[in-house]
Amino acid sequence: MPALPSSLDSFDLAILAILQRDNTTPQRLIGEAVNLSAPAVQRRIKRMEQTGVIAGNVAVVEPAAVGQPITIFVEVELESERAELIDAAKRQFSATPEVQQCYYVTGEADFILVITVADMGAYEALTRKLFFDSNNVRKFRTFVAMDRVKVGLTVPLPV
Amino acid sequence: MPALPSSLDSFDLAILAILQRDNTTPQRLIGEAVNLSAPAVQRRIKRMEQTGVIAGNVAVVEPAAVGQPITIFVEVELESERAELIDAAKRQFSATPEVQQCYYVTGEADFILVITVADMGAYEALTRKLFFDSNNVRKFRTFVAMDRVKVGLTVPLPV
DNA sequence: CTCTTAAATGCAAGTTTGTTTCGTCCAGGA
DNA sequence: TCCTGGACGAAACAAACTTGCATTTAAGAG
Repeated sequence: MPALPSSLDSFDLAILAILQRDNTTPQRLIGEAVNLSAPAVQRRIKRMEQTGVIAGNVAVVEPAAVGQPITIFVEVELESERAELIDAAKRQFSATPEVQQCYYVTGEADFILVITVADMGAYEALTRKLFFDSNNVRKFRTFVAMDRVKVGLTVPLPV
Repeated sequence: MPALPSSLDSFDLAILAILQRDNTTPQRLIGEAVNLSAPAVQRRIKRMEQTGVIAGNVAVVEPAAVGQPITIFVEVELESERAELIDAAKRQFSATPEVQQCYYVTGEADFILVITVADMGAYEALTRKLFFDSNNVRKFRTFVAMDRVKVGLTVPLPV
């Protein structure tokens, strides 16, 4: 449960900008970049982690390097949009490791999935499990990524 | 330029699994988890960073906490698919901070974008800049995320 | 205008973590 | 068998993180 309203000043934003690029940057260097001492930087980072501004610290793995070179987008349209069935779908997608990202959306689809697989065979098997075996998926549209032009979770920061 | 063929053994994969969840985990703890000494863990991490298996180390920022609560998907269809125009589009999308992710895809669209903005007004302005002012966008379809059900860059790792 | 208070800072000490060195242990090839 | 390359662990070393404390800053009350 994120604490949203928190007041982030320009120091916090400058720190976030650095950590979003490389969270292994030493606090000493961050301090030099934003004109604060290392302890001050550390206290601000800790506070942002505790309040949920920083949701996590992760290594980004190159999918192709671990044998999962295929990225696929899927628009999923459900038969019924009963809340209970929506939630069931959310739970199933969340629990599926190949589903890297899942969004519940407005518009001509109900869900958009980002899927990572080793090959099209694996995707075919996954569609069977996620879509055909479900009796609540009306249809789905597949887009295979030819180029991961820009990938990341970087959030644009105000001024 | 990622070096793909590299041979990752089960130690490497176990280390990656941990770092994908939390890259602040001390090497000592990682070592205990995978039955290796801290220096061994450190050498493997360094090697994977150098070979591109680990593409980066980043803090994940909660968009709502920094005033960017709206996530939007856009399917973009171009007028012309001349290579030169495709590349121009890739460059423009890459250079736009609000475009968090951009994929060049097969299927009924040419690009899929993941966009992060503060409000719909900002999105409207962005569409003007990216789509209407371009004379190579035939049409685009917008999906507004109501729920970021699952978000991340976690890659499923082989056994 | 001064005083008080709460919050944030910098410095310095202490602790943990990351890094290097070095000797040892396999495994493969001559 | 001998040699060589690669990876390992233990220990020493260096760097980074963390904490305690006195000081500064800013805002509000008197």
